Amino acid sequence: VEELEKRMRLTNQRQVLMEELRKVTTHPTASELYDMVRQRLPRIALGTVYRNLELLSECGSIKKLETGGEQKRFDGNTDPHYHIRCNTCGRVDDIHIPRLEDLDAQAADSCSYTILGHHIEFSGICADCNAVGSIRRFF
Amino acid sequence: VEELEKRMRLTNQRQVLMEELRKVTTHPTASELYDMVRQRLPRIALGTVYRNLELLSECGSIKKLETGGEQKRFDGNTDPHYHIRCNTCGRVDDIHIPRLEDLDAQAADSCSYTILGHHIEFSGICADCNAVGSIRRFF
DNA sequence: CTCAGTGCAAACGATTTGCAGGGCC
DNA sequence: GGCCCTGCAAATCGTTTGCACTGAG
Repeated sequence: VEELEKRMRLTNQRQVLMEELRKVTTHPTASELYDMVRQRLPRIALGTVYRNLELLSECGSIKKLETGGEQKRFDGNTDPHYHIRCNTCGRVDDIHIPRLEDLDAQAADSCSYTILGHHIEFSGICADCNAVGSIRRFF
Repeated sequence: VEELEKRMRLTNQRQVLMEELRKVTTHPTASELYDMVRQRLPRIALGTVYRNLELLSECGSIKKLETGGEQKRFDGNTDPHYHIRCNTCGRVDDIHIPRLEDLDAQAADSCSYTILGHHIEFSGICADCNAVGSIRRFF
């Protein structure tokens, strides 16, 4: 990790990528981010986006989310926090409940792993999809 | 779901698939399951495995895990419980700590979603990978 | 006879990678 | 000048799907 950061350059592509990711709290996928970044860097390649998201998350500047779902999502907020995913549209939002500090210790006692951390993912139906559901039921 | 079950047949492929999945607690991926099942049904197709894992999880006979990682994993144990994933080798084990019953209510209060449930995934290094690490360090 | 289920192979979507420039240190 | 980084395109990997065929009710 230290090796990595030492040799890594802060290129314009990386700068813009991080700026765009930190602008939002929507935990975009790689291709969503690609679309966002392309408005400022029209010639950037999708491969570059993938490469840099990987590198930036390896050196801790951003976070790759371990959420279920088909596509990986990224988070500019590296403070530990929990998420909720909409079962209908797949969007991911932050959940603002206090972090459960003692969970890791509990887990350590109950298995033979070295515990590194935990993540809680709630699932549900977001307000937008609920609204659409109501409309569907109404008609 | 009821519609589904009504018309679904318990074919030999499905039977064997569920039996093999319930034999283990390793939360195999589709292709791992394919290898397991093929020892008893050598002519089964990978597509059939995918199709049936999907159907069986839709009708609640098995569970599709919402874990991070590249491949989807399946669980023959449908009781709600938490998991831990090894950061090094990717294996997933059960974590035997009590379910946090009040989490969903907490989440409901703090966002506008309809909460359906939650899942906790720990991450760590499994005993096997720790051992390999020690050997590496030793030599 | 119908219709769900199958094996097979092709298609697909997300991600990764090889390569030939291009530019910073 | 070396080495990291990029754009581009092709390759890869997991998963899904179209199709023709089989088999149980």
